[in-house]
Amino acid sequence: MTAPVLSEPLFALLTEIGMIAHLSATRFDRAAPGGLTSSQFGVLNHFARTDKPFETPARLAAAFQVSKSNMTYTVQRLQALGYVTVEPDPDDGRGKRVRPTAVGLAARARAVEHMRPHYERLMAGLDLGAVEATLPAIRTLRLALDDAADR
Amino acid sequence: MTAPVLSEPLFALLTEIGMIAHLSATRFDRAAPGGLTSSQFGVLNHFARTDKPFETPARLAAAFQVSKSNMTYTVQRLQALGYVTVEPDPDDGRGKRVRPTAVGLAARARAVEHMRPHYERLMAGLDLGAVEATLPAIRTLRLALDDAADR
DNA sequence: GCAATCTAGTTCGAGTTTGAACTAATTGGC
DNA sequence: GCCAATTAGTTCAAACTCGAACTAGATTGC
Repeated sequence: MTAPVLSEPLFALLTEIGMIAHLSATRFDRAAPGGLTSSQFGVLNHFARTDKPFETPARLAAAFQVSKSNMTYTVQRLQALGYVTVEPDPDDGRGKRVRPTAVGLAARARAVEHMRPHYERLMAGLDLGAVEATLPAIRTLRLALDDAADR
Repeated sequence: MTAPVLSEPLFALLTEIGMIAHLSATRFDRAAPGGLTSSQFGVLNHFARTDKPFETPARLAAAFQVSKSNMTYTVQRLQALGYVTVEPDPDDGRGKRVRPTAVGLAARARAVEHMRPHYERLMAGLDLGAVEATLPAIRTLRLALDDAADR
């Protein structure tokens, strides 16, 4: 019988994607040195990639598509670790400014180095060209989801 | 300045994938009717697709790449909802057999119908061919992760 | 046939994430 | 100017997930 199905390829893709995200997040969290979770790494990595001096929690939440309460939690943990500083935004009494510390960026760099062999082992069994080729379509899918129903 | 990075395309892909999984899971959980989470749906859907009469929790955990304790929890919730039955495995005193109920399969069908418009809206902005084209590479990536470090 | 090892499933504690409700500050319309 | 509506951030309880430790049953090697 194999009951009614949602658009097969899309559904299959989302299923695979769910597993990959789950696997890679748990692998990261397990392998990460000195307690840096994938969420925390994400924030530090954002600063390292963009070279922006600071971000507001709201912008970070939007960038990572997580809830504000989640970002409050993540920022608090990063702050407790000494990996970011948090100051009030001088231009907006409601806002805050999250700024990475040198220690935080160093922790991120360590995490990158720590992850490198895992990534390389992963890449070894993979066709880099094929991975790259999927990127545009995957990005399109993400963007479609982004505004499929605003949070 | 844009510190050392892990294999860029793979990392970028995993980042996108993380967001997509997150978005589609939260969208599902929010839109799902009568409390059926994405994990619970996954299990019921597995039965609907495969037509297997039963599965053991261990096989389900392996199929979805989640921990055994997670599957214990999910199965218990499904059981509480009356969507599956659980019996001891007559062939193996340690094992159990999880079996979907008619009510459970009906709930899955309702969830599918409930999701359909969302999927269709999503598909509207997407190139189906491009989505399909990514599937093999994504599957390869998932398989590579599967045995990158056994759980 | 028995001891060592392995496998299935549960329980537990801790961590992460969400949405809802809230406070405080800003912005827009008139 | 001022009131309504929006936005930034926090707090809270509830849900989900993990890994570690455990029990109980099965398998393997000798």
